[in-house]
Amino acid sequence: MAKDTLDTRQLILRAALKRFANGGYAATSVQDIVDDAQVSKPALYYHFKDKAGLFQALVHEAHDERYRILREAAAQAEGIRAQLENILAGLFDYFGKNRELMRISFATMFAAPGEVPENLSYTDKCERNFEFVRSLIKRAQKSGELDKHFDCQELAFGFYGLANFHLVGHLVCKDCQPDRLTAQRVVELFLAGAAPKADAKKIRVQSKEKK
Amino acid sequence: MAKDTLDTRQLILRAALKRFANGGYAATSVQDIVDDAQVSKPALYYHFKDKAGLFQALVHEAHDERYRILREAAAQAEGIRAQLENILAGLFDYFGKNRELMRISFATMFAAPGEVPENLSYTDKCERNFEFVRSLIKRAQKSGELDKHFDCQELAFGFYGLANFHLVGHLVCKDCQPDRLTAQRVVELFLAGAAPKADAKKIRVQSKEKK
DNA sequence: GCTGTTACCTACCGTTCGGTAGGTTTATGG
DNA sequence: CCATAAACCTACCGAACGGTAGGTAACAGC
Repeated sequence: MAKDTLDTRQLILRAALKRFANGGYAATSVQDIVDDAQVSKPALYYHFKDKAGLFQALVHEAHDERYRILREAAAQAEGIRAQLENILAGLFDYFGKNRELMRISFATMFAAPGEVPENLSYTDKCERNFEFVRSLIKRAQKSGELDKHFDCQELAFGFYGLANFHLVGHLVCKDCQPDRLTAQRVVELFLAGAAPKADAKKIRVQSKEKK
Repeated sequence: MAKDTLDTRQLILRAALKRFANGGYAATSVQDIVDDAQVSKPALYYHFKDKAGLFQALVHEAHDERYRILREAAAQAEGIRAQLENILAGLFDYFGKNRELMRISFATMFAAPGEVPENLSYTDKCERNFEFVRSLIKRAQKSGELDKHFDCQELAFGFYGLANFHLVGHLVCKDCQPDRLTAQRVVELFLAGAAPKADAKKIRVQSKEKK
């Protein structure tokens, strides 16, 4: 009994995931989902309150999974560089394997208010995830691993922006799958900056324009 | 006659903009739009092929406007730092004033395939805009203003990611409006990197962990 | 003054939507 | 052997959807 229940529920979730990810919330009909899952519509409404509730279940799962990856990746490394690399590599890897779930996560973050069901609470989970990265960066600033001249909010924004853009970018074009090497280079850019390095050759074009 | 035509068409476009931006494509009905615009449904279908055509008109406008800003901001400044700052400041400013149009632009870029009407071509315009930034960066690399150790694609990704994340972030929370100062600091982070500067104080925590 | 075109209008079409009422099967506990 | 409840099923609802058929008012050209 419990096994069958789980199966049906899981079947619905998997079908809904695929549909929502590929078609968005509004454009996906409940009929589509139950057809894919090969269950009846009342079966869906038995397991979930309504269409919005089904969607919410997926969104929560996506954000929680992402949080888990952040924490795990950070815990398995020492030093901010290795941590950021690990986080990026972990996200890249998970994105490759769970493209659809991640697409839902992003879609809800960036979507218009009405695109997604009302009363869908996800901002708290977004903030929690962002806050975790911010705390990492703040700690690294205290230990001297990161520049204290920047606000830790700015740095967190910077890294999160870099990370998310890469994730979205490679969500769109599915051929180019980013790997650990990509993660390393992204972190390198984040840490070292785009300007030419002073230790390589002293160039002072920049400072003239600044002031 | 021509005046009335323009008025009606413009009324529809403005109403559609507001609706699509706040509710997304699928969740917005043609009826909503014509109600807002205070025109009849056939009036809409007289001026536009269908719902998708109306949407496409808005998307194209958004991307083209963004392209215009990119070019103008780059032309009015010398040196990559000033150019990037100008671009960011220009985008920030335009986002504040044309929140809805920009929201549509972003929504289509990140949306699921089915969320947006089929046969909607926007990738070429996205690429054109990105390509412009890339060309700027490539030129700056040649002139020695940017580090040649990074691929220009990587740098363009980095800057575009930083920029877009800030834009999206401030699209979500409308209280915090980024200004030119924000633009300067973002560019500073992009150029200088997050790692502590050698000229300030020699710290060698990083290099120990790197290898 | 008739015709053609533009720029709409009212009224309605067929379809699909999210959701449900009410009956049926299956497992379990007494 | 029967009662209860879980886990569905078929069949259908009213509402809303995108889109259109067919009529009309206003003006231009001949």
